[in-house]
Formats: sequence, structure tokens, C-alpha cells
Amino acid sequence: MKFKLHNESNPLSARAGTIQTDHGKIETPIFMPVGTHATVKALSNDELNAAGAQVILGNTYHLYLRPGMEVMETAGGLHKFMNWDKPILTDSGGFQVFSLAHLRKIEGDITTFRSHIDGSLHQFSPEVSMDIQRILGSDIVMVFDECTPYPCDYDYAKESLALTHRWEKMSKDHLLSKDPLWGHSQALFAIVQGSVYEDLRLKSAKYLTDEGFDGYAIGGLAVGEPKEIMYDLTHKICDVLPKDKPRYLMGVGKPEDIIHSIARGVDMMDCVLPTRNARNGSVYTWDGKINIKNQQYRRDFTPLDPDCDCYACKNHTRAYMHHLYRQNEILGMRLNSIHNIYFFVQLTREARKAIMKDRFPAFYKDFFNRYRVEKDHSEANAIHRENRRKKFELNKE
RNA sequence: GUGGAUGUAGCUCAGUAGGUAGAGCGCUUGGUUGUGGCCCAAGUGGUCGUGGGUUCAAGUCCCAUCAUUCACC
Repeated sequence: MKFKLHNESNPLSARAGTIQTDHGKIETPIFMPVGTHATVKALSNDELNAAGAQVILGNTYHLYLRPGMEVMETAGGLHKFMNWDKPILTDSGGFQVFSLAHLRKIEGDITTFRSHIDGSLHQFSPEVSMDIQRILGSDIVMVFDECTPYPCDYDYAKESLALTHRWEKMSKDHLLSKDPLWGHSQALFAIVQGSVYEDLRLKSAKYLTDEGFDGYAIGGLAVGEPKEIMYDLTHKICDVLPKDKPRYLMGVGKPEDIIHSIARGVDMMDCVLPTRNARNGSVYTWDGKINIKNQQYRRDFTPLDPDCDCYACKNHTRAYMHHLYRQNEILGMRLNSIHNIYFFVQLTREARKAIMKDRFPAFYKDFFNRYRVEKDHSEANAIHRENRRKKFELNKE
């Protein structure tokens, strides 16, 4: 994998670059659709391509549980299995063990957890995660880390960071000790942790930079902390990361978060929002988010977004989409997923164009003049996640 | 025609020993950030079929009546 930086924005720190992988290039900044179960939910590969997707995500945790590594190995890796010939990035499973699994016990370098599907016991370690991702054959592999919850006290964050740093080095050593399985190379990205503590974050960024990785991710943000902290830390971390390597802000975010992140020096982002919320009726437009299920769209015969060129906007109306959602029809979810993915990718593509033409500050201003930003519900969301976890616990009993 | 059952929120139904009504779903509106088509939160909504009676007080007890439904003629 090679990364080339083309242009930087001033005074904002936005960057435009190109990542070259054996499965083709990724033009940054880029939004990456999430395809947890070897599928970006509801979309075919053709539709993904039409939406402009250049790279998608797969999940170690989910694919390890189903269909399992035997199937993946026999299939010849994730690319062949799902017939996707563009780049793939795989998550390490660290976050899912933290957010989905019923029980997470860390003893030494072994993390024991129960499957959220059937409650069966499993164990991950940096080595196991690397072995799985080697079989998956992703173009970009993520190190195995511990994602700290929010809130998280300083001492726990500090201890966790030391553990994560050890695991990151183990991940690197283990992945490099073997040749790639499927003939194409695999890059390894480190993950900066440290919760909301600036000194820990900066220390983490420096340590990982010295250790040397192909790219650097920022993890453990967007887990319930206030937005200002997320933006501020993102900026400070990017400031100390090497310029000649891509930066990836994990799990972010809403359109406004994406623009804010790009302005602070982030190159890559992923989020389940455009696909998950598509299934619940949230439509993202240049004017802000709308809920197509709302009564007001019953007789609205305009497109989802008048300025969008996606298949859904070119062929259907809000009234039709409203009806499809009222009936819980599959097509509604598919069309809306097509639209939202198109919109999120388009957002980063337009940002890139602006950076390349030294117009990013104007683009930034125009975006926020038009886009209606939602209120910050981070804290309520953290509670929501907690409730959900409690519910999983109850189901287990 | 005779006998029984049932009439409470838009729908399906709770409502205990009489104290001016609840749930689920629906509907309205928020939320969802390294994915369980879920889930969470708030809100709307009923002169308890109708008319009498008993009682300080009736969805609840009594009488009549209407509607629906079942069984038997």
C-alpha cells in the first residue's frame, strides 16, 4: 500500500491524497460504507459501485462467528467470497467484543467473550485477530485494541492504553511474521486510544508513530463523549501524526462530523449511519436529515434530495418512499440505502474536489450554511447503548 | 322465536371486593456514530353500546333496550 498526499488546505487542515492498494486506489478524503457480514446491507456490488464506493469494511468479529473461518478460507478470502474486487478494510474485532459480546474478560493478552448470537465462548488475542484478517485477506488490516467505554476514568484509560500498545506491537509482529495468503499485500493500521485524555492521546500517537505503521486510526471516539471533545481531540491527534500516512477516524459519523473531521486532517471515515438509519427511514440530504416516515411527505412528489443524482432520486418521489416505509416494504430500505451511501460518498468526493482546488474553506462554509445540524444527543445515546447492553444481558439469563 | 355470550382508545383486549379508566399494537414526533430490518424516549387517543334505577360514589350491581355472535327451534 502506498499513500500519496496531493494537497493540503489552509487555514483548515484538510488533505487530499490517494491510497494505492493491490485492489485499486482510494481517493481521500473518503467515506467507507460498512459491510459487516460481507455485505453492505441491502446493496448489491453494482449498486455500491454506482454509489461511488471505493473501499468497504468487513468485520472480523462477525465473519469469524459466521460463516466462520473454514468457509472463508475455502472461499479464498473475503474478496472472492463476496465477489468484491475493490479494496476492503477489516476491523479487528476489538470494538465488537466491547460493544456486542455479552461478556468480556481480559486475562493477560487473551480476551474471552460470549457470542451475541448463541452465547458460546470464544477467545481473541492480537495473534488470533491477525490470523483471521489474514484469511479474510483485507487490503487494510486493523490492529487488535481495547476500546474503552465512556465515561472512563484516567487510571483505567492509562492502563488500557498500555495494554492496547502492547497488543498493537504484537499485532504488527505477528502479521509480518507470515506472508499474505492470497497474493495481494495487506497494510496494517494502528489505533490511537486514550479516551478523552489529551496527554494519553498524544502519547499514544507518538508511540505508534515511532513504532511505524502503514496508517493511523483514531478509535474510542464517538462513544458518548461531547462533540467538542471529539473534534478537539481529533484535531490535536492529527496534528502530531505523520503527514505521509493516512489517518482514519473510526465509526464517524454524521455528515457534519465528517466535514468537521476532514477539516481537522482526517482522510478516512466509516459509519453504519447511512445504511442502518436508511432502514429506519432517515434520509440524508444537503439540507439536513429528514425522516421519510413523517406525515408531511405523504403528498410530497419531489425527489428525496433535489440535488442528488442517485438512482432513487432520479426515479422516485418522497411520497412513494413514504408509502414504501409505511408498508415496511424492502424496496424502501434498498432505495434509501442507495441514496444515503451515494450521499455520504458524494460528501467526501465534493470535499476532495474543493481541497484539490484550494477552495475547501468556502466549501466548509457553504456546507454549514445549508446543512441543518441536529442537536448533540451523545450523552443520551450513551445511555441508549447502555440500555441495549442491559437488554442483551437479560436475554442471556 | 327460545337460551347463552359479548359490547371499554383506530384495532385486540385488561379492569381485581363498586371510588370518575389501563396495556399491547396503531398513530404523531424525537433519537440511533469501528451494524441485529432492531431498539429507546416522549406524545395523541375513551361522556366504558344506549336509556333508566340503586348508591355519598357505577366500566363494575339491578331493569329495559339496541347491536354483534353462538346454540337450539
